Amino acid sequence: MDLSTLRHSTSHIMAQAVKALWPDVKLGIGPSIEDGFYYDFEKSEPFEPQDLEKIEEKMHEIISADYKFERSEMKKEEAIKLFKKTNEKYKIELINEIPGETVSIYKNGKFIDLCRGPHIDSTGQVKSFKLLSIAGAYWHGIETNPMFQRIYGTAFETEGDLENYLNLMEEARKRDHRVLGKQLEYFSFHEEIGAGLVLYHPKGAMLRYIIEDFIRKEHLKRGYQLVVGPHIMKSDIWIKSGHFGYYKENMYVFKIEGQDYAIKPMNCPGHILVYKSKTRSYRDLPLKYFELGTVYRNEKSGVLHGLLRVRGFTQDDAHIFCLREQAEEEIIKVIDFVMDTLNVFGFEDFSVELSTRPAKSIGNDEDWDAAHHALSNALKKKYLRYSVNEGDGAFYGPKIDIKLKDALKREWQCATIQCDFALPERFGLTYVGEDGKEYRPIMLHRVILGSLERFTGALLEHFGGALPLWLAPTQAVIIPVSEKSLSYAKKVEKALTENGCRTELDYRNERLQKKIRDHEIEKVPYMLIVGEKEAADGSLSVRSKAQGEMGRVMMDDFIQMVKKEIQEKVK
RNA sequence: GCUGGGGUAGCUCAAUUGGCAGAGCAUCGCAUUUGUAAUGCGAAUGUUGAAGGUUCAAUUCCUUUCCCCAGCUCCA
Repeated sequence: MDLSTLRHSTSHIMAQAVKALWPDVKLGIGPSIEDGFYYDFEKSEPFEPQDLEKIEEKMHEIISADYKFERSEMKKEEAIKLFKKTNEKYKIELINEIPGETVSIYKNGKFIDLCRGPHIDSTGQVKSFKLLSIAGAYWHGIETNPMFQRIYGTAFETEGDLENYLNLMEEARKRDHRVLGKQLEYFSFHEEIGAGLVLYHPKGAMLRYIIEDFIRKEHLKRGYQLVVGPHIMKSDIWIKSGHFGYYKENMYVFKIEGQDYAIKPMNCPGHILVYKSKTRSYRDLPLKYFELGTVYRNEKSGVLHGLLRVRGFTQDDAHIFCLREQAEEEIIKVIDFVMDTLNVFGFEDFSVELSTRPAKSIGNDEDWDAAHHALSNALKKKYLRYSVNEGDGAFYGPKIDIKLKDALKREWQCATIQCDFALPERFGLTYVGEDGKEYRPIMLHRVILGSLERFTGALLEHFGGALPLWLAPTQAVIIPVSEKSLSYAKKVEKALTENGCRTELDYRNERLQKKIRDHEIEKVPYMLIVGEKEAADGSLSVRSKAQGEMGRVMMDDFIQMVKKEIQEKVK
């Protein structure tokens, strides 16, 4: 049996149950989705969580009655009459949107629904389902439309499959970066600081430092130059860049001595002014400016989500100023940079999207076309499969988004490459060509990791908190067997720290088993147990997160082993 | 921002129809000196997110506000 058909049919059964319990409810749509289904209802009184049980009970009755799903086709006018009788105004709206003369109707028991199908034969074929949650959803997904109440559920062929799915969801919740972040003391959020503003704790700050250090060096290797700009800039520059016209709702603005300022939501203007600070030759291009730029954006409160969507974040941002002819090649280099980086961090699965010109945008059509072609050609040359996201580009240019998938197949947009003809025009950027005449360069805006916040969140989820050695804030915990071995443990700590290994000493007066358990939960890569035996010959008993007990190893050998393991990862 | 659900000790959660706010973990103290996933005993811990209101009495009811969660809309 096809799961999506089963789920879609289950959504009809749910709608049938809802109509039986609350006859005044108006039906929206009820499709199957990945992992389940939903149905949208317009109802004056909101559903309460307990209502889900009532609906489930009614659904069981419908399933027991084993109603047939009967399909019929009819002329649109006929269908409209039918739904007028039942007062389903949204169904009539839908019929009018469907092309062609006829529509199909499905009937199970007394319940009638506009539906393309297909469906299962009868309601009795549904063996296991569960209603999961209630949420609001705009009709047709448009913010200004009335809000419906959506009930989410899922269905499987067997109880066992359903149980597996629910267990998987439970596992996913455990590796939620927000849970791990708190449990492993990486970061926190505070009411008194404000929504969407991150406080990094020592472990989170160390992880961030490691990522920053890595990505900065990678940029230098690839010919980028470091620049640094301020966090606030006068509004004038944002008016000039167009941000005030297209992005103002997302910006924090304020006054200093009567002058208008804004906290930067993007880093481009600073980089543009560095470019503009002197006359540029075609020989200088491409020029690549890189900045770990901290930006603040006034994201709507409802969209904030742990580290994955925040109001203050740091981008690994760079702007490449180049000739038009260089654009494609530079885009390819950036794509390679992204792929190499994702590979180092252990992400193997990603998807690529190309976003085109949005309704609100600056620049002329030819330039947008040229930018689009540069991006799509680069993708084709890299043999990357991509989908097109119409109208989803930045206001100054089209873009490639690379969304990476975590271990649970959830997608996070991190890297993006934007091709921009408009800002160089607005700021009057030029370079002197071979013939001594002035020309307009183009600009590529790009991030590799996206933001350190989002990337860190994705990393934590991807590894379920068990970071690989080179990223782990604490690489090894030294555990003395008893206080008798504390002085040797301190010697080990000193030696490892001096050799660049990030260590912690667990000096608590607890039993060995307890300490091992605690650090197992902390997911530390190595535990080094030291007792009288180890102290006698300068060794360590190594317990690895990945391999379990590794036996006695001489201290120097362990140091070499760790260095080698890190080198192999980060070449 | 919108719809709905929440906020109780550092963390995870209890607390009948409004009637003295509790437990486990963590913390601290004492004992124990431990060899690969939880040693025992004891102690301390709260403006119940905040402000206002109703009431003899509010964690519980009402209003406002902040923050969190799910989804929608929007994004790195």
